[in-house]
Amino acid sequence: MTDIQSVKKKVISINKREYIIEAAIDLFTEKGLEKTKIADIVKQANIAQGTFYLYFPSKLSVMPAIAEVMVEKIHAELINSVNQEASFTEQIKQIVQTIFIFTKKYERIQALVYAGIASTEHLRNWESIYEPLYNWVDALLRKAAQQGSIEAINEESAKLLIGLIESSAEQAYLYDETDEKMAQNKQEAIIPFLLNALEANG
Amino acid sequence: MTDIQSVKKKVISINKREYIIEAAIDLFTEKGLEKTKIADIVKQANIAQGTFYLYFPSKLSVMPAIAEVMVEKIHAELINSVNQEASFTEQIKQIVQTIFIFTKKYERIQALVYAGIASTEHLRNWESIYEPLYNWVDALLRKAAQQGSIEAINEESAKLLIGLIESSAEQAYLYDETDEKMAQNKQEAIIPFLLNALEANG
Amino acid sequence: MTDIQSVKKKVISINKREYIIEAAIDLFTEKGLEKTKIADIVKQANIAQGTFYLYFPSKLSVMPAIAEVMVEKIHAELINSVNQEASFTEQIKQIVQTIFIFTKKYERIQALVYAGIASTEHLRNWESIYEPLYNWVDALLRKAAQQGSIEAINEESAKLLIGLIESSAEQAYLYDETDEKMAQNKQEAIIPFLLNALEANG
Amino acid sequence: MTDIQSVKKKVISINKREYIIEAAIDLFTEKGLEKTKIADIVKQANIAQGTFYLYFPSKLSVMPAIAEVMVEKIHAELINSVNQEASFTEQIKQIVQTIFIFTKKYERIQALVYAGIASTEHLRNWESIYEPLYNWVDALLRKAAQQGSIEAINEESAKLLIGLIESSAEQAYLYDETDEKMAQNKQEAIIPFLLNALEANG
DNA sequence: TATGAATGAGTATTCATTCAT
DNA sequence: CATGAATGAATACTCATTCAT
Repeated sequence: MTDIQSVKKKVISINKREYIIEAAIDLFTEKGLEKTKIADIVKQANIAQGTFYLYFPSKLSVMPAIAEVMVEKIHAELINSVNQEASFTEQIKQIVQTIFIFTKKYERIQALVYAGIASTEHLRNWESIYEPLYNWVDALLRKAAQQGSIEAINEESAKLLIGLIESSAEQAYLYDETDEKMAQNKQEAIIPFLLNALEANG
Repeated sequence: MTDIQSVKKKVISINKREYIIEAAIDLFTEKGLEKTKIADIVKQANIAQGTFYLYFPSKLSVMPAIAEVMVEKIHAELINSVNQEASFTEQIKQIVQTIFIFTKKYERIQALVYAGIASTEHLRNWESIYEPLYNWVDALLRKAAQQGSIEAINEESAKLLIGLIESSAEQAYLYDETDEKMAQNKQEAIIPFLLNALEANG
Repeated sequence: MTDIQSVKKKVISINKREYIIEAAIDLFTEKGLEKTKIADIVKQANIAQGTFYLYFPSKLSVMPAIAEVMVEKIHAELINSVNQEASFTEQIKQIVQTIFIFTKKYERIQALVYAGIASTEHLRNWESIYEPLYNWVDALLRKAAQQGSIEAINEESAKLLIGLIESSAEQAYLYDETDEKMAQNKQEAIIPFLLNALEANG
Repeated sequence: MTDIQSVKKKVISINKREYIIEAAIDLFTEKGLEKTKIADIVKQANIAQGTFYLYFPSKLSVMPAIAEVMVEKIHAELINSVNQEASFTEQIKQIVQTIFIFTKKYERIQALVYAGIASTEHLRNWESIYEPLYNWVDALLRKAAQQGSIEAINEESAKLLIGLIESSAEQAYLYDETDEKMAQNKQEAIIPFLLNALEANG
């Protein structure tokens, strides 16, 4: 086999893997974990039943890949939405808004990832998947601390911040009746709560 | 049928339902959702296979009932652990500790409830299940505000508080490698974060 | 127990039995034999699950009762529709029409009775159920033979006549696409076929 | 995949489907519809449990396929038993006898086909299944009419003829006590009835 | 008679996984 | 690498029947 063919094949394969992940995200979101069959996934991914097993050993083993993709997505959105030159308060607002929008868009996936985790012993490496996101927020906070915009920072701060916003967004979109005005209220309530928590200065 | 007989019957039925829920909590906790068979549940609940279906239409449909029970449990634990006479700071510590302990104890179930919820349309009334818990915290905060222990309170505060602590506890026990020292760190990190957020005084 | 009470009870019971039969006819017709559960029948009949077994030992054992009712119905319709004073040719027309209308009205029941028979060893006494109907037709034919309207009569003639008409009506309503004009054609085709078969004279 | 391979695969699949149908006919005949389990069918067909569902979605859905096969069988038997050179009267006798023998042989299946059909919406195309049989009889009648053996023919005649004989045979074997002498009587009664109906000439 | 909750044996059906092509 | 028909163990679920009230 020539190198070019080899490369082409590799490319094709990567696509298949991605198709599977995308299909799984769609279907898990739509029908839930339990009710999504491998048969559904391969159908949606437009591949053969057996091909699935060339990429993943089981249905749940797709979960870490999904988690990775989700974190990448939100990370990218944050990088894109948060203005590094803006004031810290402004940045927090942007983060909150971005996470709310994201949570709304991918509604159930978040909880589904929990589900996947709960159903398997597979992954405790969850935190390592979240790592880049935490690092990004951590850097943001450290910079703000250096500039005197906030006081108290430690290695948990970033995680608390993310956790707080996500949990509020989930309440807004997953469980409540979710009228948009209420979601807005929740967003607005978080900001001062967070700024206080971080002892932000004007 | 006499009234007494009628009452007795009703009682028996309620018991059966509760037996099922308790059995499901036990088994889901122990073996996970997937590996728990209806056969296991009815055996543990000491009822016939068919009887299960008189109370629940499927395995997943037990989830909302479990969620309710879980909230009742944590509510009870909080009432039991939080000293109404203690200082606000002390109370927050007690709340955090209680939630961490609870999350550790019911590790798996917690995430399974998410799973169950996420896998079904069963409940958007999740918030109504959480209601009593929120109300309890809300009352606590209002009292503290009246006494001048904290400043900023609104109707979201209780939810943010619970959400923050739960999300941190979940990170500690569901995703991380979970050595107990790290969990301790997380608990300690939350306290000042929270107290600041609420603008607690001294 | 007084006589009056006894009578009243008896009346009530007869009603229940009839409710069951009527419910079974409805449901068998609507959903088929296999898919109709005893639970469905008792629900439709507005009686308790256990009560069914006071009247019938099994689902299929309702079949003979249904058959009986159906034969009574068609018998009554024939008595009502056939003019004893009319010419024989006219009478045949009336019989054919009545059976077609009846088959249309009770569409699938006919075939369902077959089904019931096929699924059980219960009843070979089918013929005895049909007996009054056959006798009625037989008498009609004998009278016509006496009057010289037809020639050949034997003890099978009535059965052949009924069987022929029913089979044609079933073709019309059970299996074909069943436009009414075609059904009309079938009816018209039978008359001369039958009259010839019986060697009817003008 | 080469053409030959493709063909082979197709052949294998068709065989499996046919094995299922044959097994179902055998078992339904032997044990009845209710008592025949899918497990029995797959065992007899020598395939795996799951394979059944690749070809049929349920037990009842085999019925139309069985009906088709049954019509093919009776058609084949008629072609085989009726002497094209014999007199029309002789041919009618052969037809009657063949149908009686066939009905006796497949006693149960006959009614089961009704049952299957009646229990489902599967086929209104029953007539199209019967089509080849009707055509064959129709051709026979037309030839007889051309030769002057009978008078009245129209497009319903074949259906009436088949319906009449079948209904009589069913009476003989499905419902009556079925002693063979009585069955013989019924056969003999049909012949002149039919010949008259068709205005057969000596 | 009438009830209807409880039963649990019995079975249809599912679906992850394999493997010959 | 890719396929998808075939597999069959595993299980959810059904439903006729019972029986204490």
